[in-house]
Amino acid sequence: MEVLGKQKVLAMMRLNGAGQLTGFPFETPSSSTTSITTPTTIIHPPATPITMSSCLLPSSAYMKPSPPSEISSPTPSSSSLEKKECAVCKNPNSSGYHFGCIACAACSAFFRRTVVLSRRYYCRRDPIGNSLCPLDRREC
Amino acid sequence: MEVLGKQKVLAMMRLNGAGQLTGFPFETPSSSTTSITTPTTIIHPPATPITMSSCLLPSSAYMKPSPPSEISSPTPSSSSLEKKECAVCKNPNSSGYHFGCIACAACSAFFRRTVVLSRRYYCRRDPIGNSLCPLDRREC
DNA sequence: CCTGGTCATAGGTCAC
DNA sequence: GTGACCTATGACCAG
Repeated sequence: MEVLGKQKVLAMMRLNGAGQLTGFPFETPSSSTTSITTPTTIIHPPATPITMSSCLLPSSAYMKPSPPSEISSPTPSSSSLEKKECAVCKNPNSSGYHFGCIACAACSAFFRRTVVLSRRYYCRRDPIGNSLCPLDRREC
Repeated sequence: MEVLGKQKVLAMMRLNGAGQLTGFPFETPSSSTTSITTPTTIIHPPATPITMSSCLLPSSAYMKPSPPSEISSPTPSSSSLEKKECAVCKNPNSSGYHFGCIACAACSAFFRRTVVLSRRYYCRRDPIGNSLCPLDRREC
């Protein structure tokens, strides 16, 4: 399931050609709503606000509303379903808000392993990691 | 170790005369726990639960209990040992549940190579694979 | 309720 | 071809 993981990486973060994690979901605190939703004190990683919401959708869907206000979408029936769908893998059975957006347990665990633990990914055909194989949607 | 492989093939699957894999442990998705628990939308692999338990024993031994119920065998002391025994090769050192039953690492790898990768076996004296040498327990 | 740690298993890889 | 090793994954559990 390496391809899926690759797609998840691409879906959840941005990679430059060298496999370095750049422009990470270390969201700039521009958007008013969610940006820093992890109130817990994270020590080990650099104490930067970590969310996985900014890289997923441009819209404010899946964003946790600060007040539990009603959804402004014209279809409230589907909106309740949307709030249960994982923003990453579209799994209809999400397990709640994780790292700033609605996500399933699997995507949450992936995000935790990847971002919080600062994992690096590289192509196995390029073990040195010198960007011979850029990590994008193409098969290398 | 071709004979052992042959026996393993016979132990783990059913072959018709042509060497086609028939009646395979594509277990009905009865067990709730493991079978394919990836709720993410996986497209590539055929979403069929693959187990190697149904072809081994008629009894429900070695079957993963949906609840962790106690074994109904009258000898509970040996049952704990039985739960550690590979259901395929009777290796007492199994490595847990693999594809739906207790199996060792070797049988698990064999099952993976054979079933998941859809490997075909044929007698080397009949390289065309036109069922001149049926794959059964006899030596051909 | 969410975060982070832990664990069991699937699948890839490699030496023999 | 085989079996051991390794890693990614997802579920489970404690705080």
